[in-house]
Amino acid sequence: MDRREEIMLAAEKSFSMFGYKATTMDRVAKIANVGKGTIYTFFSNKEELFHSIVWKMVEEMKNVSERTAKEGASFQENAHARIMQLLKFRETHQLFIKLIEEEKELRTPAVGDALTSIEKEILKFIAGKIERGVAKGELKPCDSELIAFLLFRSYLALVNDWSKTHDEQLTEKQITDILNGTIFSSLLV
Amino acid sequence: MDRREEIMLAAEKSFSMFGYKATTMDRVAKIANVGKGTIYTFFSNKEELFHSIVWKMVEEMKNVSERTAKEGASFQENAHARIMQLLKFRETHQLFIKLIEEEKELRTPAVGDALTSIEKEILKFIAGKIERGVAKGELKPCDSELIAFLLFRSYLALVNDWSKTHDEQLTEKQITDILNGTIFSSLLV
DNA sequence: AAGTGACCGAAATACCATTTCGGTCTGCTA
DNA sequence: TAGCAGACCGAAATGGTATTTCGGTCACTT
Repeated sequence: MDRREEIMLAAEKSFSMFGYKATTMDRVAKIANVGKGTIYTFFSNKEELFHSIVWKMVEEMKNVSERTAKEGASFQENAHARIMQLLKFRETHQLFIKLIEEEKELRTPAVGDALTSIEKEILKFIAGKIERGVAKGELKPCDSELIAFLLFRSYLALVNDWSKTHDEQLTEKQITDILNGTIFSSLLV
Repeated sequence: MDRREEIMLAAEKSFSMFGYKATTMDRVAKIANVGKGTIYTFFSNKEELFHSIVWKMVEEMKNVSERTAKEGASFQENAHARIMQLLKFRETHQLFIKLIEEEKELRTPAVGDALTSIEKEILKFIAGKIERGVAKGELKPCDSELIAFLLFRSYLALVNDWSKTHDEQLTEKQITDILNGTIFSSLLV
């Protein structure tokens, strides 16, 4: 395998296991079986390497989300499935988990920036779906960016935050019921 | 003025200016013109004193919010006015500002607990209004706690969080438009 | 030409001496 | 003698500094 790929794999492994701060360039080099200087042939610094890994993860996340959509299903059904998949990825994928944890405990700036740009990318992804829905005549014209924001934040609140102050998680039915009645119903043509 | 009141005023002043961690019992005693031991005659410890002050603030916040509601106005209008008032209080009231800041930077556990219980109280307040709306036949029956949660979180996201990733704040019109079309419209009879 | 790892200095960490502060308690004052 | 004050205590926080860590470079090897 080519050296760049080796380094990417090693970095992904290390960032996933130890987070940003605790992965050292020495460690990445060691895992990749490569001299430390070699890393700097392909990546100009630690942050750029990190960005490459994060970007790769975001692409994978979007692909996974995309794959959950079904051909004949309604807009809400697919939107719901896609967003739930995004949230599931978020709390399942090792690297993502580690980054959220590091942001909470360590406040590493590079990690904060990464999470911000990930959310931005997710919102762009959702907004794109909404625009396509509008173009296909399934949805009323609307401010796709604003709706994407409200929708994603609502999901985040209902799926992740509710259970922080209540004993049991909301069921998927409760979530679909409340959102179909509110945000989705206002979108549909 | 009685000594308990003096102490409360001194504590409120100090917590507002310096936050929880940086207000010392010595300082409170000094401001109140009272010996430190005297504080312990009225409050069993620093946390209890803090709770008293926070509780007083929450009561005031609810009162202020209550006062913005108009007699003849529709449910949405009053709900909107009340919640906007809550959010305004949140970013206007010295003590509240200080607590949010301290939670973000210092992570003082007592402050985190206080903010959690404040939010809980706000949600109870909103849920109560929804229940009254249902009882008066203005709103459809619904899970008031869940709706209160979604509504308040939506406001928080639109008013406070949107501007963190975008250049300009949302206008009040944009906010009412989007929420009247979604959450509120599903509530109304 | 491509790759390596010893090396550099800024920044983080660990360590410990010193200070701070919540809470107690004895003695003072009215 | 009841209510109040502030000196006092020890656990915890803080500050200063000796030491280590780590991102990035570069002279050397293959």
